[in-house]
Amino acid sequence: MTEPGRPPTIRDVARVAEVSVATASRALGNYGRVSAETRARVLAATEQIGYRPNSLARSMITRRTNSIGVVCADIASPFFAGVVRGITDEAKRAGFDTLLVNTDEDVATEREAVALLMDKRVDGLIVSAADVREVEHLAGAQERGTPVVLIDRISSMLDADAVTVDDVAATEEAVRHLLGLGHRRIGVIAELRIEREADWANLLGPDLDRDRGELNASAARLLGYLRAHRAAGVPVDPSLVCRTGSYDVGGATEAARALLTRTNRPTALVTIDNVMTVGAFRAVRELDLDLPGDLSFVGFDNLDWTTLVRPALTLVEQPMHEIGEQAARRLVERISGDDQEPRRILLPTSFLVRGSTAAVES
Amino acid sequence: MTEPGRPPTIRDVARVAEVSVATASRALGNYGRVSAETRARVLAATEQIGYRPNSLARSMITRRTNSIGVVCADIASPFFAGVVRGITDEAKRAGFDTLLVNTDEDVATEREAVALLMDKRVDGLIVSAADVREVEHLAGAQERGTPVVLIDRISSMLDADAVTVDDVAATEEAVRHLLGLGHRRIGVIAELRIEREADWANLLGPDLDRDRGELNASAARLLGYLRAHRAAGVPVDPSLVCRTGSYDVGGATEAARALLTRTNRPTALVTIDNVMTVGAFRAVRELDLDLPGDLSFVGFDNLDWTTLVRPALTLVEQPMHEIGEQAARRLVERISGDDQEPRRILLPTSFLVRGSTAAVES
DNA sequence: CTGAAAGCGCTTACAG
DNA sequence: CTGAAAGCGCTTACAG
Repeated sequence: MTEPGRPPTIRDVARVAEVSVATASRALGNYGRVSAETRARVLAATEQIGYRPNSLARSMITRRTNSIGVVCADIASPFFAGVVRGITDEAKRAGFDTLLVNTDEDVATEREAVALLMDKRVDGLIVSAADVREVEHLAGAQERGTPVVLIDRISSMLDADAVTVDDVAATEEAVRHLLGLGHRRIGVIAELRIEREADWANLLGPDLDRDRGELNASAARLLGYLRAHRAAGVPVDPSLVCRTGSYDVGGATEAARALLTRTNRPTALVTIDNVMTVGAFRAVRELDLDLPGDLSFVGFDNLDWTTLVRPALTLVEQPMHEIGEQAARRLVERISGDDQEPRRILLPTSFLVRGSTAAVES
Repeated sequence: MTEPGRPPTIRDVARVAEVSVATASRALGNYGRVSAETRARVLAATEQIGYRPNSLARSMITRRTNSIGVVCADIASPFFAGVVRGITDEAKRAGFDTLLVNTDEDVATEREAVALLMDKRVDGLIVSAADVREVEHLAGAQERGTPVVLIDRISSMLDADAVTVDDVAATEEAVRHLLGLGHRRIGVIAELRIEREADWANLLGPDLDRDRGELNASAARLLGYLRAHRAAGVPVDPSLVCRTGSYDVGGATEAARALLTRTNRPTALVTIDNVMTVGAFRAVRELDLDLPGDLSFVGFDNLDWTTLVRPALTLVEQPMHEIGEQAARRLVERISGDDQEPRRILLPTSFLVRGSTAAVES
């Protein structure tokens, strides 16, 4: 149809339809009054020359790009992969596309990523904050008019919507299950990133009823562990609460190995996310422990493989896809002008009892 | 620093630095001649008012957005999640960011996605084509000057770079291993999407030496299976070559179940991607078959869980991250003006012998 | 080395 | 209902 090297512009449409550029624009954008007949001519011309609006030019004026930025720790992790799928599904439905960035939990990287996304003029941001205390760059984005929705973590230092699961309830239920089976020594493998030593000490302290707002997912899940013990009147042995040396499978394996080879080892083990689950399970394999005979085991995240091992793993399931959908939905509402109080959306987890947990042998 | 609701523009920089907008632009873009002193003033002004260029405006003129579009089947699948991570890593390194779209292997969705990405003026496209025969939209993108790099699949109908593993060699090696162990009845669970019946028949036909160009990954892997048999002088029983009813775990489970419960069942089973592996392995579990006693099993893709089951799975490993990196690297080269002949980059797979395969019992 | 001016491709008050 | 004109925030020949 059109030979000129460059794609047709709205001027070409106007010329072919024999109207002004302004009218062509209105006809295409269903904006202002345009007669039906004129609109038809413009549409025909558009069709004829294969015109597609240059979204860059449009965005310059409308100050809307119809794209959102997603800042996550690592798209290769099954959790974020699932969440991001939910985000893109919902975003697409609402007419947005998605810019993706990984941070590997590094705040400096995150800061840079946010700056870049702002430069690209994304209409909103969904982020799993690397550090729930270092969020000025996110506050900055909000001030510039770019809404932010947090996922997986909540920050008390940021006035933003957040979509997470009910982390406290999740592990509380898991541990209650184990306590109900008679377990009294329950180990837990958690990740390192509780930012300050003081918070760590504090977490194990007396104040179990505090709001979870200031806690990252990992700490909140630990809190559930503690509350379940208190509710059952069972004292917690702090030495059973393990922090991994690094946030990866290897770190979790080491921590679990140490825990499971000590004297007076726990009769049950709980993990707090899918990376820890893989790591801890690896230690179980290495030590050739029998589940649930030697040890009861509770995993996190309902991934395919957890039903392929024998016995199948009892675990906490997070609705990954839905976390993403809800986050995207909330963000789109914000972009559309919603300015109610920020909401914390706590999605429920499911506790799936399978074969890896059993009553303690007496 | 700046109070006006809107972010500062280059005009603000120019005013503060007491130069013209043109000079400010040149100083910031290291374009043309600017005196050191002037540049310093401009940089200082930029710093002072917190100026960040509006990339939209810049892109309008330069016709470069520094972003690439990634069109994959499903980011929630471990394979694509790994590949996309590789893409984003390499893209970021080169100064590009990444727009992500899922197609669920639907060509119509893919077409729309490509159109949208073109509207956003991405500088290039990386795509796992849903149908290697329906690629006019990709050819269209190329004609408009937007380079395309294929991943995971090669299309003989498109003159584009492609990054895949050596699919033929991958399964050829796996099957040779099994043949070497004395297996003579080797089942294979492949996916459905071989577009035409004729191709299917043809695949099992005599022409094993044809170029793999016209084949999707699935078919190419089947070809390796066939060639290994021929090389060993072992006839292929076509009834051992199974197509799943649908491309998902359930379909694979059904197919494997049927294969493993028939009379004269195979003594070994090979799968051709990670979805098929999960599905087939599920059938193995259901039937409570002993590996490798009752059956030798070869999986695909080296995911964490494959060493957590007992026995650990012998499998074909794909360098997922590297596939992504190479694709992004190639694309960036194209964007930078490289116009050599399209290259097909075949990355090697690794065959990892673990516990799920053993010599056939005689 | 620097500035005035045109222009990228649109949208949107403002008149008519 | 329609058009002429301004302008979004930049870059880039073109003069000087």
